[in-house]
Amino acid sequence: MSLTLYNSLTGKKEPFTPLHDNRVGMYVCGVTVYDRCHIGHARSLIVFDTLFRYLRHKGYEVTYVRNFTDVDDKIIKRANERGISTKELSEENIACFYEDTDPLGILRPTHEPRATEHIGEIIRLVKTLEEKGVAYEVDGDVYYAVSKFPEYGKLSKKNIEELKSGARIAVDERKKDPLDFALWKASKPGEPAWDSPWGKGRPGWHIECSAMSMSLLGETFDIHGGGKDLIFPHHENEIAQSEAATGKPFVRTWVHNGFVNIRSEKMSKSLGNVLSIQEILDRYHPEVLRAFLLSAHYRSPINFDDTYLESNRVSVERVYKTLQEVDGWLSEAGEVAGSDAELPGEIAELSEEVEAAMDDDLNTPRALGALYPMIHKLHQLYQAEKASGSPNRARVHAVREKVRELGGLFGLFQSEPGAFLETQKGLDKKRISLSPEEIQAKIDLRTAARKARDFKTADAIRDELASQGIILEDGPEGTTWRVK
RNA sequence: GGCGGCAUAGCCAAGUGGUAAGGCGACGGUCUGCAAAACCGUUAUACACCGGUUCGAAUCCGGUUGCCGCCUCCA
Repeated sequence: MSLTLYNSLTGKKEPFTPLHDNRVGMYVCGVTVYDRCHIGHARSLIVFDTLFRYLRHKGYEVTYVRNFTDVDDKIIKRANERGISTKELSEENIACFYEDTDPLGILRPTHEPRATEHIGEIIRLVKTLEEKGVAYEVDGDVYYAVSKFPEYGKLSKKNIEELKSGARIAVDERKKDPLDFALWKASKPGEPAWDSPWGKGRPGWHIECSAMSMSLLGETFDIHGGGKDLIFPHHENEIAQSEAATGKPFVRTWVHNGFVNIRSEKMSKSLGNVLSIQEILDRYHPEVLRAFLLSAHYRSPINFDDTYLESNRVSVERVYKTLQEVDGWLSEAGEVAGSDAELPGEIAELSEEVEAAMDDDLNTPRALGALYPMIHKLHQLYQAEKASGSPNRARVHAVREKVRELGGLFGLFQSEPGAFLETQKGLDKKRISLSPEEIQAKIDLRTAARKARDFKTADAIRDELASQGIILEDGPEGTTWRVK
């Protein structure tokens, strides 16, 4: 079986074949570090993290590059507002980036270049474009002449003439054409600046990705990804810059992820509904967020709503409850030898379905639709073996390991079950007003009442706690509680 | 206005020519003093609407309606 990916450039799903035998070069547009990460960033990060994981699972040797844009208008503006340097601001936000995203289980890319560390390559690339006659300088600014690149619009399927007539941007008089875009900007006083053939200046918006991707991955590489919104103009411009400079195809497969909407509305600063990763992680274990974001196909829009997160929480929690039970039983017998026991037929089929789904343009909802039932089957198998006179632990162990392996494709089910459940429980407890001591006192009262067979009192206490979102569970070893 | 996408059960979401995956919820059962949890089972004669192609369509074609995205910084 082989991987098929939807290529935004051709508009079709295509079998994926690397340019150089089994080595894959992948570049994904990262974040501009002027603010904290929101759930939209999380989606893109998780989608491409999943692609990275899957490519490696398929046996490819992947060079994954994800940049940090650490110099641009927004950063300069924000730094000025706060009275700090752009360097300080970006360092601070890069630290925040890891703080927000490390818990999500995002694997570190092979390279994480920053624009300011590649100014030399950027200048060389702009220089090349100027020498080839597709760029021109005006007062220390350098612009790309879009009319010199006949294929402009091939990614976004836009028509240059229509773009010109529909241009909504205030036309900069210095540009020869409204569509031309800045490769290099002359610095104003107080702005970060580097020496260049055109005087002191800084890179334009799009050039850094062309320069860094080509210097780390070569003039033509396999996969370039990012959010759908980057198709135009960012990626269109990257193609124009790169291909005009090298005369070679820039990227073979363009992969774009869809947006996250918030309660059916577009997430935007103006609507004030930007949802940070932190806000979600305050309430849910990161794996719940991962499960939610992978529950829709990466190219479709996904709608955020508390009920969807809650639904995924229940699913993931159930998986871990099963795993905890199974792991506990397996460990009773000490070390179980190997995991090479043959998988039951149903499990093997589901396992193949997971892979087939992932091969089909990373269809994570379909893949998860096979993984969840597999855990269900694991539980059934465990119960059957446990009840049998001569339990076959190796068989259960093999299935359990399969769940771990396949979960790893999504960054799910990799935690120690007890740790997951404790973490989620800890977050839940922050949402209620009663202290654990107060709850325990009520439970003790109720236990006494139950012993006296005064069920009326016992039920009243249970109802009272339930009204505050606390659910009691009477088990063989006493009563425990959880937050609804 | 241009380009593109979407419309599947109470909700989320796969399926893209062969007769509707999976998850959440709900309901029934086992268990329980009763619950909860867990487990077992049930839960779309049907895929926005109207035509057409076909032996056969949720799936292809045409049209209608509704929603959304991009065209401007944005994951």
